[in-house]
Amino acid sequence: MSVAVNITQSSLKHEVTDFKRRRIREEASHLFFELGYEGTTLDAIAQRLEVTKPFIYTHYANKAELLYDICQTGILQSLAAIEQVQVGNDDCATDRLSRLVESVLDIIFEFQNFIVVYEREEKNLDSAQAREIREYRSLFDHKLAAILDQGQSAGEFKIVDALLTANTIGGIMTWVALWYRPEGKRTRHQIIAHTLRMVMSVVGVSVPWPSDSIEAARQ
Amino acid sequence: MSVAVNITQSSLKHEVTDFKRRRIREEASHLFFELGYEGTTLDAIAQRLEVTKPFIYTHYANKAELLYDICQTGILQSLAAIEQVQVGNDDCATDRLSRLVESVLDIIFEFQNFIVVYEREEKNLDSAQAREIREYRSLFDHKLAAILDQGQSAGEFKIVDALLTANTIGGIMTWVALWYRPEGKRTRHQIIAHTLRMVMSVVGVSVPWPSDSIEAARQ
DNA sequence: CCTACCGATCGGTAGG
DNA sequence: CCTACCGATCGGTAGG
Repeated sequence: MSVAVNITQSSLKHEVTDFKRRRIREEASHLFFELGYEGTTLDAIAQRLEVTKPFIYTHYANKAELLYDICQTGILQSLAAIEQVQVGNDDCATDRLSRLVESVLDIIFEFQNFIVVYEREEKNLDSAQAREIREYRSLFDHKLAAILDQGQSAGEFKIVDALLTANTIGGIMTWVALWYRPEGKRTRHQIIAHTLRMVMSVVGVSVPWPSDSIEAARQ
Repeated sequence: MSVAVNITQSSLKHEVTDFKRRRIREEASHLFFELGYEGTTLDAIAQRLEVTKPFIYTHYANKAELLYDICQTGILQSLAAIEQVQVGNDDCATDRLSRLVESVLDIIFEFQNFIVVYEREEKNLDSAQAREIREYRSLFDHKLAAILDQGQSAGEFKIVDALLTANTIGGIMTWVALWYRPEGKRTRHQIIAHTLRMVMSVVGVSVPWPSDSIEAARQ
């Protein structure tokens, strides 16, 4: 579907390059997650890909740029999610917020390695790149605060400080990335339902018990 | 007041040794916080203390033990705080919880470096020490969940899952350590008041606006 | 408690 | 002549 419909020039070559970068980033994120950024050698990343180290240097200028690519992932996905949530003009802030929480938790489960590596290794980014990512995070908080303000104006939410509350909601969701283990006692569904309840409670919305009803109401 | 009243043998020598360890730990936590564990050399720590590297080795067996000492600090302080909160037998769960939040936030502001270093560098601990600290954290969550259960039974709180809610409360508080900067726009007082409000809301207690009244009610 | 020094390993790059 | 890649090795520095 894509070789014929190539918008960019040299499409196949570009796709292959993108694919290679994605694979490098993927394996690097696993090793950075397990061993840390400084504890992971480029040779180790190369070994897992069954290539040589100079191959990595043809796709990334250096180790720090690889880290930057990894650290961007979570916040870029989350910004896309919050923009997706805004499109429905006819629904209420409560629905938007609950859709956002579910989307972000999906991102957290899928890109957990990337998010945790960012939280741990931000100090290894060069300062300009670290600042850029921090600005994206601030942008996310402000967009979320705007949703909270909408809900406040509509009488759906009870909020004292929208920006600090947005920050806390981000923290509640990010916290899941920091402790979740697939082999743990809680299922993803349970964690999503619990997180939804926690987020709703900090904006003053009481979720009926059990929380499944909010999902039923949404769909 | 302490040389005469020495419970342990060779008190002064022991106190001096403790002081030296505390100073090493203090400077190390700053460097680990700024540069990361692997990015910090023992020579750099020694230089800030105006001693030589082998001096550090007379107080810590190796770099990992120094990290272990740092990583223990936050959770040991928090466990002490939660036990302190339990002593008043005559007060309600709401009071206990709000006292706990204020105590833990004091700890977070005082020992921010230690807590952040733990969150980032846990993977550099040897597995037995990492497990020990994780068990302390689990103990904290269970003690907090017990307070939540008390409040639930007394009709003060509305909670679905006490242990997951305790986990979230820990996350809300720890999140402060991960983003707070002294030069930031928010004062510590504002952050404490906001966090108190967030924590109370997840247990189903609505804090009147403004939140100062809960502090007035307590004292 | 210091001076002096080791065994090992890192990120990044040369020539072909 | 290029892009993509490999075998080998560099200078510099880490923990101990």
